[in-house]
Amino acid sequence: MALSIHALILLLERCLMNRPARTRFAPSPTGRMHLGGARTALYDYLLARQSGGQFILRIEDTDTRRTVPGSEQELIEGLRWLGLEYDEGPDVGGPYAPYRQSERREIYHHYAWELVEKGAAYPCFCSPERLERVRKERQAQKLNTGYDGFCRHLDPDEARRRVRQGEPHVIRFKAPREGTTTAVDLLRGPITTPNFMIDDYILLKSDGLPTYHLAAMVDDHLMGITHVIRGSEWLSTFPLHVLIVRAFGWEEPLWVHLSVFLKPSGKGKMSKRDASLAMDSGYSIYIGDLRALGYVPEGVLNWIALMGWGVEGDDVMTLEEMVRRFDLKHLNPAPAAINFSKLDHFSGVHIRRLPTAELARRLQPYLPAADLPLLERIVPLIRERLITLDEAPQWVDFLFQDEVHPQPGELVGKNMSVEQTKQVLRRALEILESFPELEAKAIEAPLRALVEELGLSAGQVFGVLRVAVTGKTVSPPLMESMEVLGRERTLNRLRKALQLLEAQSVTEGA
RNA sequence: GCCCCCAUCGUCUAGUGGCCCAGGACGAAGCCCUCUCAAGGCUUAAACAGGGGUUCGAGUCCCCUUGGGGGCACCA
Repeated sequence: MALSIHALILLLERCLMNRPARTRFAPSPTGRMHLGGARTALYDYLLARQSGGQFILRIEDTDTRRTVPGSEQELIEGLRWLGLEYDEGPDVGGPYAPYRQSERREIYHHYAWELVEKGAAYPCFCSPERLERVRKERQAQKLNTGYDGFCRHLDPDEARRRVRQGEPHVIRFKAPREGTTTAVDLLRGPITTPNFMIDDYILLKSDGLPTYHLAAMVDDHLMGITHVIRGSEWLSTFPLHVLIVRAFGWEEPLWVHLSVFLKPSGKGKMSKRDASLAMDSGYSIYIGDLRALGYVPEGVLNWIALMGWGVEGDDVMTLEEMVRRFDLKHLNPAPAAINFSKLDHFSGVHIRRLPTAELARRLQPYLPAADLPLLERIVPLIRERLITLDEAPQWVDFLFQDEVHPQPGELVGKNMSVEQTKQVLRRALEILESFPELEAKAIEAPLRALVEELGLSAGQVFGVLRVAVTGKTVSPPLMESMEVLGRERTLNRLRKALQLLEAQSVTEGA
């Protein structure tokens, strides 16, 4: 082979890679927006932005039976939440509107017949029943289950007459029977298929709507799409699509087929069952759920970006950094297993990177009892402890409760007697009462002196106070927690804890 | 069954014939820091699926095997 794959790709690049890319995310509104779709959309977005081109949302709703109401809205909300702003789309319009395929019927009809005129397609009158019968027969004979070509050689004028008379029909692509077709995928290089393997696929259904094969090729051409990024499930019909584009005499876009996502075990693709299994462990493959679970979009984006895209160096990136660094050549054609613990990692990293005011703003829905200024005081206490935003309440709920209810057993520190514990509380009370307000920096030194004084460890003393003030053994840093809680409530809780222990000893004594 | 695609630590990956006794990240283990939990720092274990070629030299190129994935609709 004189031309290596790399040389070939380099050649393609020279033609297409340096000019502004027009990309499209073209989902069908048949279900929920998931990881796979989001990643495709992300790569589309990245390519468009880094080349100064456009990113388009196109709804492929040509299957009226499978269309699920509301899923287009979920798609749009998902893209917005992720920050993947599109330049053209059904709700924002654009120079190539409409962007919903169900509203472009006439266009497909026109192009289907253009292919018929050119002799590259033909009307087919076979009933679904006959098709089914033929398929079964061929299956029994272990032949390929493709269309048998019954209507392929009908007299064109005769066929046209039958169509005019209103006979139900579809339009099929007249795939060549001889020779081979070579289609070039950017990640895999040339893929050559013998043409007899390519079926006479249906382009226009009997309901007048196109199949994907026609609709996507027509729209990609009409809308000036330069790079088609789609799932690898299209690899098997890839030669067909190339053939269709060539039959029209159009310029081919650059093709990129992305691998599928596998279940976390790496064994098999995600199924509905696996999806609900993920839910049970607090994760999800659906964008809407991830948002509800409190993940930040930056984390989700970073996570999905790196499933199939390898970077050298720092792999923590914002959307802007990804735009700068994205490179189609570094995409991996191999299937990737979903790794939710990595999602946790990226979510935590991006939460920590958010400016205080921004984190406070995002936390607001989760802590409705707090206003923004309070939230900004809370953020430093919990920032590096959050994996998801919805974990915030469990860290700082003690700030919003009238009183806490420590377990007496937890109040008494490790290797400490009840008497020692009471002593800690009594002395801490004395010390803190002398402060007009509890400032973390100011109260730390005296409390540490108390540790010395009582001959206990810091862990023991602060542990007692922690449980008394927050009601639990795990909390944000003690001094800071007291500061935000405020002097009065802190002192009250210490007194309450003391009373609790005294009541206990009375009971025990009696 | 037929066709197509893919193959580096458990997982995501770097690697485009010598820079690799294979680098990073997540996870795991250990240590440090430390008022708990985190965060942070340091360290460790952990991979080129197998077999043939090509080449002075192969994780990198070719072939086979194996394994995984996708597809075989008037769905996308």
